Amino acid sequence: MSETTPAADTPLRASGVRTTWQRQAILAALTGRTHPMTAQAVHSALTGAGHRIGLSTVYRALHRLAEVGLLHTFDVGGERAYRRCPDTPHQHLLCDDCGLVTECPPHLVETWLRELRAATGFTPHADRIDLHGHCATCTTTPAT
Amino acid sequence: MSETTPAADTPLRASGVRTTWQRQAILAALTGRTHPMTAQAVHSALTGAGHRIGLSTVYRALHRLAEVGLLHTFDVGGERAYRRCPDTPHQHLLCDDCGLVTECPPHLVETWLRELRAATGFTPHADRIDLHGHCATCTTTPAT
DNA sequence: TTTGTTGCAAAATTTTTGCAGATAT
DNA sequence: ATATCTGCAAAAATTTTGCAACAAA
Repeated sequence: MSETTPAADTPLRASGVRTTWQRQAILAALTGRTHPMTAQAVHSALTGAGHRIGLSTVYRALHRLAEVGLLHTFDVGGERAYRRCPDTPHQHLLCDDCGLVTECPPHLVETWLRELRAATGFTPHADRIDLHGHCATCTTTPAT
Repeated sequence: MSETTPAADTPLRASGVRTTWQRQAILAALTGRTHPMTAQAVHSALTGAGHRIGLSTVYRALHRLAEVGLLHTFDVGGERAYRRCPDTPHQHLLCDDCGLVTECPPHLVETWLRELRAATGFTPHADRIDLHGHCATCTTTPAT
């Protein structure tokens, strides 16, 4: 099984949490996905795929994985949703139409954040910046 | 009672919702406050102040007031919180330490948003931008 | 071994909903 | 007069927790 998901194991070990198939499965389900998923969504995705996993395990695992920085959390319609994000600092561009989350190239932001800090005294987490709007697709294609 | 909260009536009428003392009280409780409040917090604030109001009324009113643009919603530790924001477009600076929400002067952002749009195709809602970080106070004063 | 995790079911929270009566326009 | 809103209580939905068995280190 080390051939099929070679990458899902490494980040777990590197983060100092125990490697369980449940966490690997959760991470795998989230990896490569652009839209964040709620705990319930992850759970049904896994059980639907034939995995036997408890709902509370999903809740706890997501919580833990977010804690160690492997996942980022989002507010999607009042529910907490999770997404596997790049390990480098970045900004989130949230599409309010389709829920797509993309990243903003950091170099575009750095200068601005410096100005912002100088002007307001507010120290931004370069990593926790969420911009709501409409993604390129939804901007050109009038949404449903 | 019409003397004490003269301003809370106007925005309600202007927004096309019915003016009830409950909504006025909710709006008044939120007005001038920098930290967003959850439905439960608003409810206890009101009942604590001697008002008799149902919890579901608070939920429904907050929902409605946010719908018509009188309130903005935030995700505070997984719960939905509301805040009375300026009626002009602005950005939110969220302090992860103390929960303070301040606004970012729009002129600081406009140029950057234009660049961002050109570079990514993403059209930001100038009004729905949340920057997490630490406010000026918490930056200088090491938080608890 | 020893410590961290899982699963299940129960509990705690938060939020929504039905409906009769009250209220704003 | 009439469409909207409130209050109450019940229901729904989401998330957390206790604890014994289990698995990773």
